[in-house]
Amino acid sequence: MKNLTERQKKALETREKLLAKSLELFGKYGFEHVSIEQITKACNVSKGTFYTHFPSKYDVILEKFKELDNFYMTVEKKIDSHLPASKKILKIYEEQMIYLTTVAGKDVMRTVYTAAITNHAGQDHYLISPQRKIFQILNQYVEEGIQTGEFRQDIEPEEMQAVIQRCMRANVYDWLIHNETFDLVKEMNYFTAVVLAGLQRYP
Amino acid sequence: MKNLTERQKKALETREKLLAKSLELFGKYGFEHVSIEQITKACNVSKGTFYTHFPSKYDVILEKFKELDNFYMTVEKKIDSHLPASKKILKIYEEQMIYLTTVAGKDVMRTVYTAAITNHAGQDHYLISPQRKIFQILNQYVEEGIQTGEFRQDIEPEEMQAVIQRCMRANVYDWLIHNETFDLVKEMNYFTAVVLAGLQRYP
DNA sequence: CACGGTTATTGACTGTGGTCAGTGAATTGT
DNA sequence: ACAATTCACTGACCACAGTCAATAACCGTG
Repeated sequence: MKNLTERQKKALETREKLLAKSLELFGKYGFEHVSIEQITKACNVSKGTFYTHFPSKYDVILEKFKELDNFYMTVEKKIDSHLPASKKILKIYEEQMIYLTTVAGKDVMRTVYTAAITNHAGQDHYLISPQRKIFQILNQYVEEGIQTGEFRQDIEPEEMQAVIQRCMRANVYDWLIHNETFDLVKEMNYFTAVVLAGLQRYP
Repeated sequence: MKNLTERQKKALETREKLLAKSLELFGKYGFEHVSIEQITKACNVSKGTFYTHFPSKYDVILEKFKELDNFYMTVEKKIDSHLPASKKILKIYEEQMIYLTTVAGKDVMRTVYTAAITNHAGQDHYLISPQRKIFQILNQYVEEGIQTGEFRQDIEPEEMQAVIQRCMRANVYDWLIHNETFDLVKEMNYFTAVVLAGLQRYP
C-alpha cells in the first residue's frame, strides 16, 4: 500500500479530491443538480480527469453505497444471538432502514435503485451481489431458523433467502416512489412481519 | 369526439403518427437506443412537434402502460367468484405477470419503474395511483378475505392492501434487475404465496 | 371577405453526460 | 545519463433530451 510512485500518489490524491467534492456537492444540491463540470472546476482539474477515475457520475454514488456496507459488521454484533431468527431478521432490517433514512439518504438510494434497473452490463448489479455482508448475515439467520424448526421445512433455504432479500428491496423501492409520508422503518417492520409469519411453522 | 376542426384533426393525426412510430422504434431498438430526432425524422416533423404532443420521451411509454390497464377489465371476469380471496389474488397476479412478460415487455416496465423513482413532480407516480383498475380489484379481494374470515382480523384493510400491492412491485422490480434466468410468473407465485400465508388466519 | 386571435409547427439553441486523440511529465530500462 | 514508455491529465468534441421565440396555417367573428 505504501510502495506507490510519486505519480500514483498524486493520482490517488486527485481521485480522493474528486470523490469528496462530488459527495459534498451531491449532498448539498442533489445528485442530478450537480454537473461533472461543476465538480471538476471545484477541484481544478479537467472534465476528462473525472472519467479516468470513475466510469460514470453514478459510480461515485455506488462507491459511497458500497462503503455503507461496512456498517453491517458492527450491527451484527449488536444483535443478541439468543433471539429467534425472525426477531434477528426484523432487528437487523430495522437498523438498516434507520441507517438508510438518516445516513445514506433518499438521494443516494434513488440513484442506486435506478441504476440497478438500467444496468446494461451483462452481469447483475451490486445491489443483489451475494458478496454483500448484509446478505451473508441474513442468509445465516434463515438457515438458523430452518434448522431450529422455527421456519417451515418445505421451502429450500435458497428460496427462503431470496424471499427475505426481496422483502427488503420491496420496502426501499416503495419508500423511493412515495413522496414523503412514508415511514420506511415502520413499513419495513410491518411488511417483514407478515412475510415472516408466512415463513413460520404454524404453532 | 367528431366535432373537431380540420386543424385539430391534423394535430391528432400527427400525435398518433408520433405515438405509433415511437412504440415501433422502441420495440425494435429499445427505448434508450432511439432518439427523438430519429422518431420525428421518420414522421417528417420537427423535433419541437414531439414536445407539443408529449411532455417527454418517457410519457410515450407511460401512455402504452396506462393502456395496458384496460387489460384487467377482461381478466377480472375470467376469475371464478367462488374462489377464496387468496386464490383470486394469486390468479390475477399470475395473469398480470404473464401479460407483463409477453405483451408489455421488460423495456416498457423498466422505463416505468425507473421513472417512478426519479419522479420529481410533487405528486405520486401513476404506478401507485389508486385509480388503477388492478388496485381496485385487489382491494376488493382483500376486503372480501377479511370479511369472510379468511384473513387476519388484526390488520387494517388499508394496510393489508398496501402489503399486497407492494408484493407486486417487489417481484416486478426483482425481475427488472436480474439478468435473464428470472421467471417472473414463478417467482411471483412463490413470493405471494408466502405473503398470503402470513395474512391468513391460522387454521 | 377580411382581420385579429389561436395554436400546431419549426429549428436553432442550451445544458449535460460521456469520449478520445493528443500532451508532457514521471518512470523504467539500459 | 539518456531514450523509450507509460499514463494522468487535457479540452475540444459528440449525442441527445428538452426549450422557446418566431412563424404560418387555420379559426371564429364582424
